[in-house]
Amino acid sequence: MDKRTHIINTALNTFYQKGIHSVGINEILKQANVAKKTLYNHFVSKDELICACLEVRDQRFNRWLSNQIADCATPQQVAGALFSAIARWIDNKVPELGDFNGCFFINTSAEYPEPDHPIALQCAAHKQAVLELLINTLSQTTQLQHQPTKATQMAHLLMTLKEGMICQARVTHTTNHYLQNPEFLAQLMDAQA
Amino acid sequence: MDKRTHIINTALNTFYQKGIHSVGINEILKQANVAKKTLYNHFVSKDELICACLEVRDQRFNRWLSNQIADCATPQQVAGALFSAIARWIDNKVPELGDFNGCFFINTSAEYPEPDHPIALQCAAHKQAVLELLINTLSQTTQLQHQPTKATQMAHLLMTLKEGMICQARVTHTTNHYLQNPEFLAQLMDAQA
DNA sequence: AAACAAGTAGACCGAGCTGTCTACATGCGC
DNA sequence: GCGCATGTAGACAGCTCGGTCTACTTGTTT
Repeated sequence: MDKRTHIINTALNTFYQKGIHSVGINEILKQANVAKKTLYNHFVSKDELICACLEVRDQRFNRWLSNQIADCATPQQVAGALFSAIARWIDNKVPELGDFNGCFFINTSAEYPEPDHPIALQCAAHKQAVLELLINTLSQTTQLQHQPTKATQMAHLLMTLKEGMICQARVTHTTNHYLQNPEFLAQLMDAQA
Repeated sequence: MDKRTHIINTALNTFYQKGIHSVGINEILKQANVAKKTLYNHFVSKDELICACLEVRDQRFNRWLSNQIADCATPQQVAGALFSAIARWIDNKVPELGDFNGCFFINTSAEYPEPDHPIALQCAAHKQAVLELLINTLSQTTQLQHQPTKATQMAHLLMTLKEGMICQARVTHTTNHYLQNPEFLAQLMDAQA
């Protein structure tokens, strides 16, 4: 396998589970069975490796989420698909996202408080991309295809709920089950539409 | 002033702004103008200092939030007071909580991924306390005082929205303004009641 | 005055970190 | 067969970290 990809996958996994600052380069080398020089042939620094991990995670997560909410005809269906997908992720039933440990981008951003740091910027960009995915998906439902303002408003609501759900699960190890109740969701969405 | 309190205040401020692992003991000593031995007379380790900071932050935050949503007669008012308070915090208009840098407990928890770590447990306990504050407050509104299930359900919704709002503000430096629109909130709450 | 608690200043230790460098092995194109 | 890119293994430098310890100062109690 491509060494570079192998290193990124190993690093992504370890960083996601243990955080960035807690994990040294040597630990990644050991887990990847790779020499230090090989790593530094592919990445000039730990920071660049982190950025590569964020990029891969971003692609992987967006592809997964995009599939989960595709082909939804109504906003209610989008919301239902979104929250049940997140719940499955929290419940460790989505192997491609790894053992749930919160949002990799929120976690990483918390370790890089300077807003202008490249890593922090990449985390913010991911969130923007997800929001746009939600807006686009909602805009393609029959109810909202000619109401871009409503679609944007609803996307923000879903986004905020999604972030909250993930953070709560990460910190308290609980899941907000109300967000998976179809009646609850119908009321929530009806109120907006 | 009490040295111990002074150290905690300085450490809390620095930890909140820059994260835990990024900040060394020496940096705190310098900012607090305190000798290393003094610090280690009051705290056996950095971890114990962190725990003390979490405790102070927990008290301070809960007292503040409790005041913000006290004396609300309806769930709508609770929601309105909650989100406008959070928005003010994000907007750096709440000096007692310091310059906004997300939720100290979520940030800190992200740096201690092991669920059984005392620090992680303390972060989780804080979230539980806030949830209970919301449940109690909602249970005292006229609409919900005899509907504990509804009150709990609504508290979970508000809690998830609050967490999401804070995380989004932390990562993307944007505020979900829809949550401050009274009509939006009324619809949201009506759907539940 | 003497004893003592509590503070300052900072050297120091052992450990861990990122990143460099040397020495050697392997496989592929020419 | 030879050159060269790419890999392994790991010592090493230079730094920072948490935490200990010594030496000295200050203020209070008895």
